[in-house]
Amino acid sequence: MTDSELPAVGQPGYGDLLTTGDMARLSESTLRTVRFYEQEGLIEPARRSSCGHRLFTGRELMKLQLALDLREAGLSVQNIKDLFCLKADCACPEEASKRMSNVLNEQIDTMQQKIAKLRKLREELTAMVSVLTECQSCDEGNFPLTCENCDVMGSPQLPRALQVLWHECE
Amino acid sequence: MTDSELPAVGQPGYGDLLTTGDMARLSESTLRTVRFYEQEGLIEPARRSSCGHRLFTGRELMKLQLALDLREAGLSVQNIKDLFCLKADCACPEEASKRMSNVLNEQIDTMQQKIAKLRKLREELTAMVSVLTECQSCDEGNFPLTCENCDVMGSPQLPRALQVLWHECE
DNA sequence: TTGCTCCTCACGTCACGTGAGGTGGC
DNA sequence: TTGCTCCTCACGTCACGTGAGGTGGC
Repeated sequence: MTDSELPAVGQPGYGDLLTTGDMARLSESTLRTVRFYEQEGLIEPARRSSCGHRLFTGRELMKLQLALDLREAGLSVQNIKDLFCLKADCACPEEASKRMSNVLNEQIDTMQQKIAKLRKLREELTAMVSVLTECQSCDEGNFPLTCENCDVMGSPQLPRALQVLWHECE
Repeated sequence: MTDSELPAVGQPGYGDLLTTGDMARLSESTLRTVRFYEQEGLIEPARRSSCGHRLFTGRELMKLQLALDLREAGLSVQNIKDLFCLKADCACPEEASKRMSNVLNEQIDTMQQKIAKLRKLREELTAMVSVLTECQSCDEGNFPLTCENCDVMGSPQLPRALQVLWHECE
C-alpha cells in the first residue's frame, strides 16, 4: 500500500473508518456532541478499535451532518430520532413514503416561516443601521446634539429596533 | 370615563399598564418567560399593583418582543442585554452609534448565513419530497418492489436527506 | 519521557417548563 | 364558595460545555 492509496481521513490503519475526532472536525461540531448523538442513538460506531476508540463509517458522518443541520433548523434530538426511525417504524414502504412526505412538508412549512421571520428582522436591523449611518454624517451638523428636534429621530415610524435600542434612557 | 375610553388591554383600572399575562399574550410567550426576562434585567415593570402584580408599560412590551425575536434569531439573553445597554454604556452618542452599527452589521451577517443554511436545507427536503411523490406514482408500477433496479432511487446524486432517511436499513 | 488523541464519569450551564402552595378581586 | 389571574419558591429538562483523571501509540 503506497502513500497515495492511504485513506484521506481516519489515517492510522482504520481503513475508511472515522474516529470521533474525524467526525467532529468533518461535521464542524465537537467530541462531546458526537458522543452525545451516539448516546441518543442518532449515530452508531461500526466498531471500537483495540484501545476502545469509536470508529464510524462515512454513512454515519452523513447522518451526523444531517442531524446537525436539522438541529440548527429547530428540530429537537427526539424529532430527528423519529425521522431517522420513521421508515423502519412503518409497516410497508407505501405508508413510510406517505408519512415521510407529510412530516417533511410540515418541516418545510415551519422552516419557511422561520426564514420569513429572520428576513424581516434582518431588514429591521438593516433599516436601523441605515438611519444610524445617515445621522452619523448629519447634513445639519446637529448629531448628536439636537436630535430631539430632528424629523428623522423624531419620526414615530422608525424601525422598532431603533426605538428600543436608541432611545433616551432611564 | 365611558367604555369607549377604557384601555384596550390591561383592563381593570391599571390605565395603560400591562400585567404579566398581557405581556405573555401580546408577545406570544409565557408567564415564565416574562418573569425570566425581568429577572435577567431585559425588561422592568413600571410598578407593582397593590397585590403585588407586575405592571409594565407598552414600551417594555416592545422591548420584550424585540428580545424574543433576537432570541429566535440565535442571540443569547446576555447578547441581548449587552445590546440593550450598549448606548448607555458608551461615553458619547458618536461612539454608541459606531459600536451599535458594528454590532448590528455582524448580526445581520450571521442572520444572512442562517437564512442561507435554512434555504439550502429546505430545498434539500423539498427535493426529497419530490422524489418520494414521483415514486409513489411510479410509471413502471414497481414501487416499492423493485426500487433497487430503478435509476431514480439508485442514483448517487440523490439529496443527502433522502440517502439518510430512505435507505435500506440495518 | 513528552505530546497527542482518545476514553469515561460527572458536575455545570442556559433558557426556560412545570408543578406546589398561596393571594386577591368578581 | 368558586373561578380566574397573579405570586414565589424550587426542582426538572434539553443539548450540550467543561474539567478531572486515565489510556495507548509515536
